[in-house]
Amino acid sequence: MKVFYPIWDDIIRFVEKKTGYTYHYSDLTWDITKKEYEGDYTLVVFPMTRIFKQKPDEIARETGEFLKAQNRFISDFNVIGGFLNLSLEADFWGFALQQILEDKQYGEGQKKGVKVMVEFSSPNTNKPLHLGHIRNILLGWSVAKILEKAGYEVIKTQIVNDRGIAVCKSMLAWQKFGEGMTPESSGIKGDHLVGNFYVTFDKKLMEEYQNWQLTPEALTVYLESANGLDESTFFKQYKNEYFNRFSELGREARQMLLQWEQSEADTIGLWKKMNQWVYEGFDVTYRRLGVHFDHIYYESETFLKGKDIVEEGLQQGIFYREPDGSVWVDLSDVKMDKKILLRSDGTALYITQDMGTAEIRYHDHQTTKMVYVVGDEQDYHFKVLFEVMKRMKRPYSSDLFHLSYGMVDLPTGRMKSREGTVVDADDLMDEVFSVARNAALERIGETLDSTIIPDEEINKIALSALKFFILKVNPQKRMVFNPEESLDMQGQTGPYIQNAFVRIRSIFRKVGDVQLIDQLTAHTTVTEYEKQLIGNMLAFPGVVDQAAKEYQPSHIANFAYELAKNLHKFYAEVRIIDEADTAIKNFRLYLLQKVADILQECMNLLGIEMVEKM
RNA sequence: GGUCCGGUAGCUCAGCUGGAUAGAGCAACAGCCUUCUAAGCUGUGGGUCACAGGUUCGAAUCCUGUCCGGAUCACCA
Repeated sequence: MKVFYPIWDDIIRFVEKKTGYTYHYSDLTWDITKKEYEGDYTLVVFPMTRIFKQKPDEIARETGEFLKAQNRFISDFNVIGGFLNLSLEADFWGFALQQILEDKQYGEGQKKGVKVMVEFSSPNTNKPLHLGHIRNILLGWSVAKILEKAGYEVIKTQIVNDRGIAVCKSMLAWQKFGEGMTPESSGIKGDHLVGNFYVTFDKKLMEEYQNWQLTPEALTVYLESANGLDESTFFKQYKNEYFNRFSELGREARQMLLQWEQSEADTIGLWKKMNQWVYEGFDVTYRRLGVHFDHIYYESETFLKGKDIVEEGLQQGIFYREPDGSVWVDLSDVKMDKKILLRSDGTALYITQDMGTAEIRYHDHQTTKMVYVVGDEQDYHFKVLFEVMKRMKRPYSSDLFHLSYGMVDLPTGRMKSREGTVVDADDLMDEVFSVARNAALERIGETLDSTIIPDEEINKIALSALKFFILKVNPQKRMVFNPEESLDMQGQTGPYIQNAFVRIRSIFRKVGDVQLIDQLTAHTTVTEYEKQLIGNMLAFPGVVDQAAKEYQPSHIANFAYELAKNLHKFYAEVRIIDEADTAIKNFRLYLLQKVADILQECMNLLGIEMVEKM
């Protein structure tokens, strides 16, 4: 808001002169004047009453008089209650626009000289990506972009959970029932194929379990430990226990995990083969979403590293060992519990691994700042992790942030894999595409073919609807995703913003390039619509800054919508190409040019591409 | 039960470092395309900001309590 500094400086000067207090910019409360009142910007003087020891309207009047006399941009003022409404000189808007145009890096933050690592997506290799991952991925990507814009150097990463019992289940099911099936032979995308075998495993396990329930062994177990529960309830709860104690499939899966940990060649071979299928599948999904990563970490490579830190913490007396050999940290002095960090058999846990991963990342990239995009069900986990790293006095421990986000619900409630209500990422993108294509058909008529709007462009429109719908919501909140209603292309949506951009581009296709004139301030009959747009653009750097500080893409999304809305209003009411007055026409063209730039930049920060036509 | 998060229009959401009469979109209804792309614009109706106290000149916003929804409190991840 560089252009306002002269005005603020004068206010600060006035405060000092009247009261002797030294004010700072941040002490001033000000806002855009509400439509109902006369003026452009409003200073709220209530906070100043304490040091002025005068009535609010007196302070406002005196400040107004001072500004009007001293500052060349203040043309007039009025006072209502404790609000000082300032009207700006007509040439202020040209001046402001000029400032914005001349700043080639407008909206960009000062280089911070700090590297930040943003972790997002972080899938398991036994299932394809779903709607929940999409929220995660979009948030992560966007936050990374925003942080870059704000002046950080960003490294985008994911940690892939490529090991463990779940992965072995898919492998085992493929081995037993797959009959050598591959993505090529079946025509099924690799991640889906592996996911199918995960489901197969569970199905076979259930069959086995149900048969077992009829055996005398099951009856004995039931009689011994049912505690008065009826049979069906008991066996529902007993499934896990059954898997660990009686199941043949369970035994085989654990056996496979053991072989994997012992690096048994055949098992490793199968594991590599199937994981490769999954990665190829993920790549397709990521590419379609328009995201990529700078460095991918695999749990199979990092899960043991945390043990060293545990050992170090033990030696320093920060952790303690129980008689059974397990290692704990006591966080009760900061209102958390005792937390186990290492199993009694010495094997690593989730948190052990996360400690190790953080350490490895720091050594790889010297990032002193890390952002973890992970669902809010893990809030406690990260509180503990961050506290532990702090006690270990890690150089990066003061700047760890868990970007926690709420679940994505369906209108029918939570997505449940057992009930088959999980919305698959690839299916969802197919669906948005067809909605966007139908909308385009309806709009343009039956003549639509790929020469008018290529599928690639339709896809950009489709993705913009999906991405904007998800990113406009505050991450902290759970959100409801209605597959039909959420794919709207009208109103507060991505395509609405693309459309604003398209309209500007269309104008420039007609007028060609504009030659820069340096008399923007000569245009003094600026309309309300133009003031709105310039006012929006003046706020842009602050919005980027806030979005970066709060890790909230929703601020960018809402800002972009406001700007697009004001553009549409402007477009409906004001002529551009056939404006006779060249100064006015040029002014409007410059304005539009910059609006288009900023709209595009905002969408870029959200991971959304613009289209030229729609 | 302890801790954390959420509760704003019929629906989906802004606004939350306290500021004027709480905003958008969708849905409903009524207008606007011989003029730069109508995926647009204009208008109408729609609210005890979950509830009750408190702090303040001023509270959707801050504090306390209650209710509702969710998460978490595993030698799971």
